[in-house]
Amino acid sequence: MVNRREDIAKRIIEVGEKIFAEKSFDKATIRDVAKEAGIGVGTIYQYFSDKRSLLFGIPALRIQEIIDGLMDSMHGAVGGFNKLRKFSYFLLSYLERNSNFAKLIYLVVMPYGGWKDSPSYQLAKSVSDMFIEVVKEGQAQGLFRTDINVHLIRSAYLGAVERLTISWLLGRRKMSLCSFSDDLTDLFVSGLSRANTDGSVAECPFLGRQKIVEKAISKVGKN
Amino acid sequence: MVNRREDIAKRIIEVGEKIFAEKSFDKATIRDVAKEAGIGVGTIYQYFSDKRSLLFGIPALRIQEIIDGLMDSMHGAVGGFNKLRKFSYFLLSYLERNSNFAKLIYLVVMPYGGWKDSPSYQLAKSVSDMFIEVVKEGQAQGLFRTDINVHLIRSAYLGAVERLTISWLLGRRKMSLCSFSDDLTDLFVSGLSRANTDGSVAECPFLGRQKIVEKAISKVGKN
Amino acid sequence: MVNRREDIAKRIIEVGEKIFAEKSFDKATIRDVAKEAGIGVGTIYQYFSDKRSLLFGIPALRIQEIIDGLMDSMHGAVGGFNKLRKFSYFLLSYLERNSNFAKLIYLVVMPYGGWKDSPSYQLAKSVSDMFIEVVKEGQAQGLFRTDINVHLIRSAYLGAVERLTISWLLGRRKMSLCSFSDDLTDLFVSGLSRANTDGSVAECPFLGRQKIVEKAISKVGKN
Amino acid sequence: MVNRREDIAKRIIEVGEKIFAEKSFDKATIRDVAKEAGIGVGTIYQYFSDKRSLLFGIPALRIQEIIDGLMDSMHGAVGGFNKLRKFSYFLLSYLERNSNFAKLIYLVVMPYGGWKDSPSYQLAKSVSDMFIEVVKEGQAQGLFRTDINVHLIRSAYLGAVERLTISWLLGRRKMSLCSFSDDLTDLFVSGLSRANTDGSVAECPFLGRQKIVEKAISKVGKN
DNA sequence: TATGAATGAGGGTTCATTCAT
DNA sequence: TATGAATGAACCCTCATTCAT
Repeated sequence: MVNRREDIAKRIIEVGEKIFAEKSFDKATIRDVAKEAGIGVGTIYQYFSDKRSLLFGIPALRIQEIIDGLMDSMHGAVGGFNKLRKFSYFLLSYLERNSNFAKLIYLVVMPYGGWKDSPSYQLAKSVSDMFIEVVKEGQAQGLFRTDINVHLIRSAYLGAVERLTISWLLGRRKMSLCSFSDDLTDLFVSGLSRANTDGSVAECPFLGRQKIVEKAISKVGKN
Repeated sequence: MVNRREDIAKRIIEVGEKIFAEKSFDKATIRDVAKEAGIGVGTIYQYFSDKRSLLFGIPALRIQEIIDGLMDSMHGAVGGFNKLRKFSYFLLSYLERNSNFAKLIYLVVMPYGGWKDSPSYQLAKSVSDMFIEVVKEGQAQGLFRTDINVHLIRSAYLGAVERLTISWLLGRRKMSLCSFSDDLTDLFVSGLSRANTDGSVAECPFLGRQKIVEKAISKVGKN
Repeated sequence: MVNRREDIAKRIIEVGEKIFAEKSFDKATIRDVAKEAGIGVGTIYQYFSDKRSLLFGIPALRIQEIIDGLMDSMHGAVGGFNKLRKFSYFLLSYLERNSNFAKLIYLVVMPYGGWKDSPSYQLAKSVSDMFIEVVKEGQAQGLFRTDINVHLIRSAYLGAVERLTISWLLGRRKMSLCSFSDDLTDLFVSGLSRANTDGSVAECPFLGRQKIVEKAISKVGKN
Repeated sequence: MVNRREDIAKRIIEVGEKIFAEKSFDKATIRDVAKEAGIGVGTIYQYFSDKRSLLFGIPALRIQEIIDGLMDSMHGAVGGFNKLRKFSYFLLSYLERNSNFAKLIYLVVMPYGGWKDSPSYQLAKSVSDMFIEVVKEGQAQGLFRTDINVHLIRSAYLGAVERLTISWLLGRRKMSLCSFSDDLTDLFVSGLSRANTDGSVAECPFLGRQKIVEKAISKVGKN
């Protein structure tokens, strides 16, 4: 059986992601989606009550994939540092691999009024909550400072990921998006201060990174 | 003569900011703007070639204000740290004081395709460039690390400001947006690591802040 | 077997009467009917070729009931007067008891173009013919005047019943519809009575009409 | 100036009457009206908020013409009889001369749900009230019987006019509609005449009715 | 025979834009 | 220069009807 109910729904979502990502919400039409999906316009309305519901219905599967991927990815990691690294890497690589989804979520869904009241927002909230768990774990370990509100940290980190991704999406994409992962993590973990980059922290998650090692060495030389 | 050409253009821009912020681009109509501005629809077309041009024409004055404000604000500040603090504070306080503009720029203009090709984008680029100057100044002073690409730092910082602002805009706004300024700056300057918050850096811009001082003290007690 | 072909057809008709009466033809959907009837939409098309045929197929059973009821009701009645009284009473009480049918026939079926070409129209014609028979019987008895065309009388009487019923349907229905039966009959019977056409009323507005004059003359001759 | 605001509104109404009369409400489209009127679809929406408002906006002018015409027509007439004759004649001749309006009002507007809440209904009510005034005048003169509720009389009379008109509209129109005027008036006048209610007709089917008996008695007392 | 998912033509309505005044 | 009535392209959505199961 080819056209099972599930298959059609999935196809509409796939195509919807593409069309909305390419044209944005208002410039895309239901006919565009139907035509690209090879189905009738009416069929879409059997699965989604209206255009808006289609838009908000699209991200759910993706975000669930992200949640699952983050869980998998962070599974073996020990400590806040390592988890944060894994978190960043998976997130950026997922957004890079699914750039239509990235465009959709950041440029279409999130700026669209009312997303907060849709089910897929709750899923996105889960991702956000996972980040907070990581931070809290780091704080419990005594590795992360506790004097800055975790919600601010979350907004800052997710905003950084978002803007980084959007810049990459709208740019020439010469570099891989996930290549920013380590620097981003590093930035958040260690901050801008030069003093913080001397490798003196035992638990530094970046000890293995050549760049850090080199700096440590050069620093030794300076003493 | 009261209704000089400039005055009308300014009024259209003011009202446009409000209407587009409230309704977003596609849900707002030219008629909405004209009615609120107390002028005829045709008049708007005497000043802007089409709806899109109106949208992209709105942010220029605001961004220029931001540029001027940032210059003023950072004028007396010495060093990357202090400049960054001033930068954050002015930016967040400006966005808070002009929340319609904040909504417009983050939720309407920036996600709208083609902004990169509009003049107001160039102005926004200036703000972005100013941030980079601050970072570079800090680096030149030897205060900021140089191993992370400044463009990544910029994206991360501006993304953090953006998401922080959007969360504040869409939330209950119980706290003042600019109250996040110090923590945000602190986060970027010092990072998450606990080790970085011991106040040992001489140039730390937050020495005056009670919170930091207390931590420094408590840390002493632990040794 | 419960769902014999007849039973399903009957159920569709019952439900169709209700749905069309409540929503009118265009606002009602085949799906509404199917859902209320507890069957599939396709099933309706096994019994009626299209929506229009369903509409026109609904009144037949009802009108047949009316025909039978009128026959029964007038069975023992002697003379045009009594038959007319029975006729009015049964008709109004039937419409009152079956108000969905009343709505359907007067507000949906009859105003709908093309009803004249449908089978149920022929049945309705029978009712109309029965009325004419009653009038003719009264005329043959010498009770009813013969100077007014029976078709006009029929239109007038049936139009009166119709408008009375519609007013009742759309009003608050504080009074029983069939409570108007006697007055309605009285109004028409008095109007029909041969005795009323002798021109004896001084103020009669039709003295100048040739027909009336002739009658007056002929009456004189009879005395 | 040719296309003054009034002229366009009038044209839309004229054309709307024609189109709706020919096709009924749901089969007619706004495009049909615009095309026939030689204007753009959007223009119609400058004058009427939606299709329904257009429908309900059409009858007003016509009904006002009827009101004015009835006033003029009955102006010189003396007594209930003569006024009723004038009333019938004008009404039927107007409907005949404006058969599109007749179709519209009887087959489209009146059966359409919600007309009661539209302004044009109030005008139609005025016509209905004018009829009641005529009957009451006849009653005050002692010419018309008072034992039948005037509202029933009104419904019966207007229903008769309606059905007569519809039959004529849907038939071959061999005869003039207003040629029925006198017979219709005669039918109702005879039915209304006080003289006909004295119970003198032996076969009167209402002898058993208390009301009639009482009247007979009271009449005896008057002699 | 009963079903209901799939279909797509079609219609009401909106709104950016124009242009005559 | 300011205006706003007129315009019509374009789109969301409905729903009668079909047909494979």
